[in-house]
Amino acid sequence: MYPNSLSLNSQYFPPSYDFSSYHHVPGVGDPSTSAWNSVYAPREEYPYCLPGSSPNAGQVSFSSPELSVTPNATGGPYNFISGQDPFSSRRRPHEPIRPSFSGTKTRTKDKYRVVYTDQQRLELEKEFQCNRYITMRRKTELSMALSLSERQVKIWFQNRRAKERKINRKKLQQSQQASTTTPTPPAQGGPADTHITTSPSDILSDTISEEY
DNA sequence: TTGTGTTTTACGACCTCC
DNA sequence: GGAGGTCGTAAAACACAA
Repeated sequence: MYPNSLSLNSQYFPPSYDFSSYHHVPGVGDPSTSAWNSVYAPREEYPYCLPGSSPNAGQVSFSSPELSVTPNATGGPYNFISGQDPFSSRRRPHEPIRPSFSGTKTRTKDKYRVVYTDQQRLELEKEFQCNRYITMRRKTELSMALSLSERQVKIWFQNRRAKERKINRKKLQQSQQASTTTPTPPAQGGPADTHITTSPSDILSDTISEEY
């Protein structure tokens, strides 16, 4: 059950969703012993993002000034809730979502969807730059730090990967069009998604910088 | 202000893996 | 069977030109 209102003004109010109808959220097992890990473990885990460690802002150098988050003064990797909104230059801070929804417009919940706070999205994005596939442990940590459910974190990563694939497809189409219209193929780069970029700077140049 | 296109959450269907 | 994966899509939220 979605809350009728979210207090997002001064402090993010954890959406106390009722996910009872959702998939069962498994207990946090040991990823190292899970068979799951052999299949769906992060395939692109950056070596400088220590497994299980929280990548702080200093580890990921965001090229976009809007995502250049100064490491939080408290040192805690996710003590950011009360921090300055780095997205505020692009979007106005999300006001409390209007509870003016009609119960008939939703699929299964009172509210069709919520808008994540900029801080939530920022931290999710940071984690995504570290790992395209989030581990169970990191998912648990993030969900607690961001006051999201593990399911929400999982879905966010799924959507984020889909977004990246979409961007890469678009780039590939553009590069192919350029190669057909111009006699000489572009000397630099080539198709953008012939491989999945693994460098945060590459990814940032691919995604972040063009979005934020 | 409004119409329209894009982005963002969230889900269902279906798949693979154990 | 249950976990999470992709893919496609719905609808809210948002951006922006006219």
